[in-house]
Amino acid sequence: MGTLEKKIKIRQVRAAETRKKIVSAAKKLITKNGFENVSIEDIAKEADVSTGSFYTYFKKKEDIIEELNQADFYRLAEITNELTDKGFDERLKYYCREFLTEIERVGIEICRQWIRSNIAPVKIVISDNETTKYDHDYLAMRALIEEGVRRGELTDDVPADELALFINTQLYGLMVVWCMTDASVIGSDKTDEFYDNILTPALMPYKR
Amino acid sequence: MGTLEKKIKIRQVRAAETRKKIVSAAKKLITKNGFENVSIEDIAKEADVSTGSFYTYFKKKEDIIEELNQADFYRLAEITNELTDKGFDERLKYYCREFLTEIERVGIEICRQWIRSNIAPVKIVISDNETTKYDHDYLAMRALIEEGVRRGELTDDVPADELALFINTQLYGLMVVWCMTDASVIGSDKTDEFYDNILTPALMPYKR
DNA sequence: TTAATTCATTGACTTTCATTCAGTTTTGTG
DNA sequence: CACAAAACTGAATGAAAGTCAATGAATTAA
Repeated sequence: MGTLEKKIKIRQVRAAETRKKIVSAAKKLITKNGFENVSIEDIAKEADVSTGSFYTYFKKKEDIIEELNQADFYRLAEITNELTDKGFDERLKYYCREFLTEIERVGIEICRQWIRSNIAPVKIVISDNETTKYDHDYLAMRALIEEGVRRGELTDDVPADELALFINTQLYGLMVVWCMTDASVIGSDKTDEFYDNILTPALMPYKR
Repeated sequence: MGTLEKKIKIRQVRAAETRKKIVSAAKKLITKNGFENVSIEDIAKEADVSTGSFYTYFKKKEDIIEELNQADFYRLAEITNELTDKGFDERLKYYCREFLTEIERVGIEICRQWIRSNIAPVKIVISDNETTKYDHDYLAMRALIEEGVRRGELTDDVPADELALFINTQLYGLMVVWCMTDASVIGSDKTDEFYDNILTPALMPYKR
């Protein structure tokens, strides 16, 4: 019945609202001041809730970071593999571009904290599988390369292992250098430069 | 006079010994348990000094990290540029190999903490110049490439900017992926694989 | 409707830990 | 020796993460 459904929702809706208030307060403060310089109390005050309330929704302070970039950060690989009508080059370029666009969108402070949290092997859950983001990205990239071989776009002797490692470490490297320097190494222009000047020549020997 | 010199030294030597005791205690504990899981008190106890003594030698807890990999971490570029009798390929290979060997020698836990500390732009002093490690590495790599052009080993149209960025981000990326996964991506074998399968083809178009 | 139950919320409390500092000991100098 | 300077000590401080018993609003069962 309508009344029943509505009643059930009151608690859920309020809880969802509280959670959202906490997330946006955290995002606002962390983006502005950096993770280390924001206390739970700051977040709670900004969100107009108590510190204890924070812990209803997050087990540890760090956990808020997972929330803040959860969005598409882990869906990248899947999206790329869905581009079945496109060729290898296009899918690869799309992957690189999306990776870099995504971290830019997330913002440098949250990105920094993400690295800090993940620099020690941390298990995450992606579609019910326990894995690390890196392993996930690595396997996705391997799949992309192997698909290229299967379709006859790349030679059989392509070193898929090293190539997947190379492309992913390159992207992670750009992310880290960005965080370390604040320099503009991840814009759209930069992606294209990287793709055209470096990646294309590196792949040349393995093109059919 | 001998006595004077000796007396002056007692203090200096003792201070140096205390400092050393602190550094090795810190290294031992951090390598074993990770930076976050080691308190100043732990380090002080292990070194057999007081907590206050730690602060005679280090301003902040983090500062111990700088000490722990200070050794050759920042001298790499200079060393490479001194190999003037070698060709571009050899110097580049040497650079990559040394970079990865160095971080392996330093150890994964200290490496992790180094990234955590440096992920936000931090100024360090290298031969009286205030800079960041990354900028330093970047400029060194550019110099190496430009030297290659000057000697006629590389074509004039080599995109030195992107190439320097690419090689360094690759190395930083490997460091980060190593820390994230604990996987063996930085051994000597891996360096050679990376150099032969990826770097060599990528450079091909710019070879004379 | 009323009583029982669930659960988000609160904020004071506990704990841990980096950092400081007033006082003590050791070393150097005239 | 007497005084100064540096090294050292460990208890005290303060900040911040995380806990928990109590509260009361929402929900369910009777």
